[in-house]
Amino acid sequence: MRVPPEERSATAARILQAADELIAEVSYEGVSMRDVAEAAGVKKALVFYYFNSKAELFDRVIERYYAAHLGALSSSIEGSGSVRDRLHRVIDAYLDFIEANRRYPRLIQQQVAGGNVHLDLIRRNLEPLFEWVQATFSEVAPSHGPLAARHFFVTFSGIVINYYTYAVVLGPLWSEDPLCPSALTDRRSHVHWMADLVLDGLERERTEDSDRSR
Amino acid sequence: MRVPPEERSATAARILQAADELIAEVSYEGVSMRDVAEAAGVKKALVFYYFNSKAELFDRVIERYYAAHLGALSSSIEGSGSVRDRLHRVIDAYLDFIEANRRYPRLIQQQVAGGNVHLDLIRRNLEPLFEWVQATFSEVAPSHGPLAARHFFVTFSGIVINYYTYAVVLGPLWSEDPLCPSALTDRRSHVHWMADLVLDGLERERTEDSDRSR
DNA sequence: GCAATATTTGACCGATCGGTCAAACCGATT
DNA sequence: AATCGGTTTGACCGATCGGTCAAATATTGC
Repeated sequence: MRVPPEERSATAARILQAADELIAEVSYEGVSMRDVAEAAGVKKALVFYYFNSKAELFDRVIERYYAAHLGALSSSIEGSGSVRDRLHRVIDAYLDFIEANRRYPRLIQQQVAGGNVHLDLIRRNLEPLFEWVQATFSEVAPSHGPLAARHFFVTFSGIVINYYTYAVVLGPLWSEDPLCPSALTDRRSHVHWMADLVLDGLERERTEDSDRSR
Repeated sequence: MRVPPEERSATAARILQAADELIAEVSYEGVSMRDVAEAAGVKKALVFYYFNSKAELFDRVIERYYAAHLGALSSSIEGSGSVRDRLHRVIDAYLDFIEANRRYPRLIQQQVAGGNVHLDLIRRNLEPLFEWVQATFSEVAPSHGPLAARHFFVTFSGIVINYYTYAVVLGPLWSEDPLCPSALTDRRSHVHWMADLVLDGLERERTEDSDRSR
């Protein structure tokens, strides 16, 4: 396996980080290689020396995030326990990862909503989490209809990730900085509250169903 | 009040629609005026004849969406009734609007996650809905903490809008096209189920609180 | 010390970008 | 037929885009 440029050279790492910040701040098309070079305190040609093209640099940025994302979630995904325990654990892991990688929500939303150039890369990233939700919720949710597992995947993805992207826009309207520590713990509690609510609701659906079939 | 170009000329309307489709498909920076002209079957200079600059054309695209969005929601927002009725009504109006404007979710997610060039435009668009949620939930939710109204604004925004953006990415992984009519009615039921769940949950929180204080 | 190797730079390339403008074109009006 | 206002076009502009390359500069191994 070949070693990526940012692990060989500290300069390459600085370039990658500059690209990371700029892309998350604007967008892939909105950032030029000159911007990246300038932000990294380096001449443009050097960027091409380490990363051969703009697409390659960009790929390294999101591939690194995706790998980190999967790594952060894998341990919490593989664990055992009740559905409730497992769900809370994955939510915590997801929130931990986002708070340690503040630019991730913007990046992934750009990917999903923007030009579908790297569509299968995003899909490969979301697939394990999707499969996990599918498998986990199959124990407590019907296999099809409005309460099927895949709806809860989208629902919880939205609940978790949208807070961070909307925070930038809506922050000024709020009484408090949405990204300050106390607000973030509030948000975390909110998501967990929603999770318990859904699991309780699904349980109620099941008992009502069995009552009705009796 | 001045008449916008697309209401004076059918050609201008075609150009605007082409810009609409391309921007939603890719992104503002990712689309050139030549692309727009070609998609509209027109020479580039004509685009500048009707819309004086790329920024102006782009502004017309999103302004039109925002106006339509507010128009579609205003009647459901202004109505009266129980909190539950009002919430279900606004959700239905939001979903109706999205299904009539399929490119809207991608556009708004691009705006929120992308370069914050038009940040206050987005804010003006989201503000009325945010204020409405704030006012409506104040009757049933605590004024601060994890169950404050603003958390439910973000939560429901995410639940409603994320489905459509994720659908494009995750569709191939699903057993069914996420945007086919039956899947959309399932999703609508899912959102309404979540709404009832939240309102019931908040009611339970309130009675537990008053029990505890007794 | 020198030579080989890796890093960094400035100058340059063709293509494309957003934008301008004068001229051609068009259907009415007289 | 002449003309006139709105429409459409082709040619062109300077700036910037992603990308290349040879030369200059550090760094390493001997």
